[in-house]
Amino acid sequence: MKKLPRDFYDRDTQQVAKALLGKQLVHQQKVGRIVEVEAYLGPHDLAAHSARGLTKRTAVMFGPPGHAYVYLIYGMYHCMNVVTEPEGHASAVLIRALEPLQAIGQRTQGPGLLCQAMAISRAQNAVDLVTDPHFFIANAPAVPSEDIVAKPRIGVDYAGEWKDSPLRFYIKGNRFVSKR
DNA sequence: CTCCGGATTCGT
DNA sequence: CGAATCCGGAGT
Repeated sequence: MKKLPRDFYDRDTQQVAKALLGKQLVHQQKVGRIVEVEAYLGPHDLAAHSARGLTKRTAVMFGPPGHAYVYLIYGMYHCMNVVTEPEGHASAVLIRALEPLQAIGQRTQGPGLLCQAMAISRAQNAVDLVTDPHFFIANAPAVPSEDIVAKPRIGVDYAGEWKDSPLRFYIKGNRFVSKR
């Protein structure tokens, strides 16, 4: 099982988002195949947390690529992202759903549920996925572009002209994708 | 310090 | 459709 290198994350966020489909998210002994993601492009993207500028919470997004950005949402769930593009770009990819592969005993469709199933919380915020021994993303065959569907992101109606941008990507026909 | 609302999920 | 539940960010 080979970890994705820094270079993988250090490029255009939409490219990283699509390339992450099919890869394996690993935390401790748990493994899940990434089947759904969303791209958050940077401060100009009104759906992105970094659109509010550099704050204590969003500092990770402004940092180097390959780090995890984990935050608490609605007081009860966590969402996990991977930081992309060179330091200073403040972009990231949200992991939205996994296909359970190993040691996962709970549902993994939806960003909150997958963090619960993978035991990911704010304790993992800012962890470097390129160097951490227990929390990383492992390489796996790429999903062919004809099997990738692009749709508007979920739950970002507040994002004005950005709310309908097709920045959600998932594997066509995969039963673990969070919504239809 | 107070107030508001959220990259969700579940139950009614 | 509304509740649950709590922290970050903005405003006083």
